[in-house]
Amino acid sequence: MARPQTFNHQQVMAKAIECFWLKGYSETSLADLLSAMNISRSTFYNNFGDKRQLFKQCLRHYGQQTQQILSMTLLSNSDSGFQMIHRFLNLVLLAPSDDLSSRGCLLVNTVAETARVDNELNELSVELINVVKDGFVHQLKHHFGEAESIRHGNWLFSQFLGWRLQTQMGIEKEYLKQQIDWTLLQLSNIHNN
Amino acid sequence: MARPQTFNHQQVMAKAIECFWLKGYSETSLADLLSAMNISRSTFYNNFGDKRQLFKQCLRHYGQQTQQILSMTLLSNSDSGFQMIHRFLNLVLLAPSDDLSSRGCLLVNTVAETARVDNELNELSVELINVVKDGFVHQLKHHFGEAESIRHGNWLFSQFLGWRLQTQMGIEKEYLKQQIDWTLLQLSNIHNN
DNA sequence: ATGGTTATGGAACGATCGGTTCATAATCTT
DNA sequence: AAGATTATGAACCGATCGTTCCATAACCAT
Repeated sequence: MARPQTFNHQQVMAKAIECFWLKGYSETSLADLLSAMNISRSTFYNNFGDKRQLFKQCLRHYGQQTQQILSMTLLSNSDSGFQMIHRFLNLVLLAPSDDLSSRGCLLVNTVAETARVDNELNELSVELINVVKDGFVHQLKHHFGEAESIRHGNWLFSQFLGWRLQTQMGIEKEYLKQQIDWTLLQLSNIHNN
Repeated sequence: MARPQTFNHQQVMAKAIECFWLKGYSETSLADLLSAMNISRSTFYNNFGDKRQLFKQCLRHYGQQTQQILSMTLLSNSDSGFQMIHRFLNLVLLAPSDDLSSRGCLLVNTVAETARVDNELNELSVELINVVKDGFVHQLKHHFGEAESIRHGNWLFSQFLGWRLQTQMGIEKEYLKQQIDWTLLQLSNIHNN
């Protein structure tokens, strides 16, 4: 019947995510997106609505990827909750290259960018990043009761947000590693007393 | 000789700080600034250079205020370093009204906003917020050696950044208080073992 | 070959942005 | 009253923003 799409929707959206990830929502111009996605202005609006709709799609897609990483590292085997959390933190904070980890987390960045400025995008990004917090809480239930897991999970999540900011401030990887190890050591010490 | 200035430079700049604090640098328009500062366009450019120069002035002024709070709470008397840090955290994170603390910290907000987008403003805000980190390290020297103070100070600073973000995500004050208390408890436990 | 669908490039839109210029009025000192 | 400095408002600038529209070309199935 018709001429088929010549671009890969997934690949093109991955390029868009990279844009938003690098420069944030409002600082990313349409020109930035078009050149990165390598499509024409018309094609953009025909297939992705507009900039705002595309961004929300990107946030959700990125959130799903985060969800998958969580599932992989947190729910895969019979390690202790501490070990699983430790693996997750190493994977997302230490494993990426310096260049990549300096971007931080798209969701955390968006939470900071949209606070008090864009309610809709802020609520969406907060909702999506909270799966990480819930993941922490869930894993800590291997070691603590319900109430304590929530308390310590929230605490760990605060620390996680701080690390996300620190990676953008050029903290040494070695320091970051020490902090992660020490934080989990504190939690396991509490558990053993 | 001449007509005197009808506005108070300090007061007007305080209004500007409030603008930038609420909406960030790039989302604050000149129209926002003018209406908040209650001066004309011409007066603005005659007295404050331009938007960017004004913002840098605001950052430095805000940084000085932070410095003063640090001096007051950290260097005032003969309490332990833990107590002084505890007082500082309570003052800047818990004491302000919900409306005010939801703004977070102008410097932390700016660090997040300008990362990978505006080197100059990012370096300036990083430099200014680091006085808090240095304050932590300095106080911990009451309890630890040089190397350990740096390690634990950096760790506490990461946590501090996370709390700053959390206050913008609507964390309950009660949870935040628990986290602060527990964090300092961990540090003092290390010290006692 | 025809018709339906998609991609493309370019022109143009209205709005907003930060910044400049200028003529005018207000307020001071001497 | 004269001169100096400051405040004001309005007009205007060039640039950029996201968005819409349109005519044209490419590609597919029947």
